[in-house]
Amino acid sequence: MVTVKPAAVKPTPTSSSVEDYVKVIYAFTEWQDKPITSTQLATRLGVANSSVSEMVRKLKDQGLVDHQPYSAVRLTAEGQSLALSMVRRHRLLETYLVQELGYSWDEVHDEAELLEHAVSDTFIERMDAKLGRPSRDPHGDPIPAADGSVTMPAAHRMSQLDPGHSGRITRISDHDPELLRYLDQQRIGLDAPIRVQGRKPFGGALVVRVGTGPAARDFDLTEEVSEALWVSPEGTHPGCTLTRTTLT
Amino acid sequence: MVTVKPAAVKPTPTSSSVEDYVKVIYAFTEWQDKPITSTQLATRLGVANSSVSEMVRKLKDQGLVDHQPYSAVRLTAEGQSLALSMVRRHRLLETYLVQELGYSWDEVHDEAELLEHAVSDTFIERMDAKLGRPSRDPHGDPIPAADGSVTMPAAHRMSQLDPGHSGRITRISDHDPELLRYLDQQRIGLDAPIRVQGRKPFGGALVVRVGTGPAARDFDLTEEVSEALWVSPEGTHPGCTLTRTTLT
DNA sequence: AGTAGAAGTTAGGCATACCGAAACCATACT
DNA sequence: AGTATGGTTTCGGTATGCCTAACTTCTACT
Repeated sequence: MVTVKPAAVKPTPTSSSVEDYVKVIYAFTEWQDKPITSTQLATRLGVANSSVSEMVRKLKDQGLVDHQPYSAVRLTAEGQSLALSMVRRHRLLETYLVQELGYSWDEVHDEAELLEHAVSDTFIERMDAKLGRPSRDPHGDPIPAADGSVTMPAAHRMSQLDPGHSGRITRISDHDPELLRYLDQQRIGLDAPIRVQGRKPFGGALVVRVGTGPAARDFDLTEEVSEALWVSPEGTHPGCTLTRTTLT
Repeated sequence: MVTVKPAAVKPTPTSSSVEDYVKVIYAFTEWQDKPITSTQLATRLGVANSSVSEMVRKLKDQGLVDHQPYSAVRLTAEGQSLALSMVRRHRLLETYLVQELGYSWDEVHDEAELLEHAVSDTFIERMDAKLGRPSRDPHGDPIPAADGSVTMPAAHRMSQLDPGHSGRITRISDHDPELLRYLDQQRIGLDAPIRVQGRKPFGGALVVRVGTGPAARDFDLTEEVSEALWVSPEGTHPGCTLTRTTLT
């Protein structure tokens, strides 16, 4: 009798550059499904266009992306799976730094960016266990499970909300530490109840009320700020609705 | 009035290879003061001799080592300082992994090896604080302070002890995880009281008694094991005597 | 002192990942 | 349809850090 081994889980050693490319491609698609272009990739990675062309060719050779010359870049299932594991690493690390080492949420991004390439799977697993298998990070971003499944909260960019809409802040972009410090100061945090009051004329600030009852406060938010905040309608809360699973 | 700025603390970005070379050079000298040769360096780093020649030239250009062709390699004060900061990182990480993430002492070395190049100074500082500024790691190796000062325990290799000597185990080489698991199994750990009973003839095993009173147990230790264990005479214990400070 | 073999260095190459400049393609506008 | 414009790729080149193979220097033994 012949026993068939499960297809060897090819542990292709991926360089940290490859990991970064794949992660950025994924991140671009996470909240709306448009493939990313070379130039956008180059901008986000801070490299020259030519470097992207070259690297994309390598990624394609490794089966991580689909790409036709002069068109946008898309992750394959394999690429998606690698990306999800990097996102998982990043977000678990951010959560860990905040909860266990007293980092503030504006400090964690860069540190996690470096660590995610260095830690072992064992480290990730121990961290995950110690944190109690959290489902979202300090900025509200969902943490993919070890099997690659993600639960996306049903959220909309605050900047796209019509006056009258209300809900809770479920996600805050972590790309600008400045902004995070500002929000901290104003005590605008994750899960804060929020309601869009109106919009100042001529593309002006978005007026929102944070909190309820007597503790409510009104803010004029610039486009930059309201772009960075995501709101879920009351009730659907901590993260439900869409569950998307990616095969490995 | 002119204010003189302190000489800018040149934050030369050192690559992880440079860090590894410097660390290995330092480690070789830590317990006895002989400079390391190219071939020894190559062996410990797992690279070809030619790679070492090349890299040593670069290290010399950067002022991290002194080196004359065909002779041994020595750290400069600057190199020593970099090495100490890497050793500090490594040992703090090992301690952290054991105490906070439940690693066993045979698992930590490789993980720390990777992390030490990735974590920030901030991370190190937070870890150090959380651990209560420990002075030695899980294997008994002294952890250099942030200012580069190290307190070396007055210890001798067990393999070089004469029968009749007694003391406590203060350091256990962490280079062989196998060996660490063996010692764990035999419940031979850090700070265990120990006494050399004798030596089997013809370069045979070293016979030692671990523990005292009724709990004492005798072991035959091979050269390999007794080489890896360091013993301090009773009394001088956890780490005192030699304090060596290196200027930054 | 002479020389063999070990130890160390130099020379030429490879892989990764980046760059700027030049060539190329696609689209959108007249 | 014809072309300008901008996005994309290709082409040489750079820097690191590693390799093997060939060569040089040192050392220790006869």
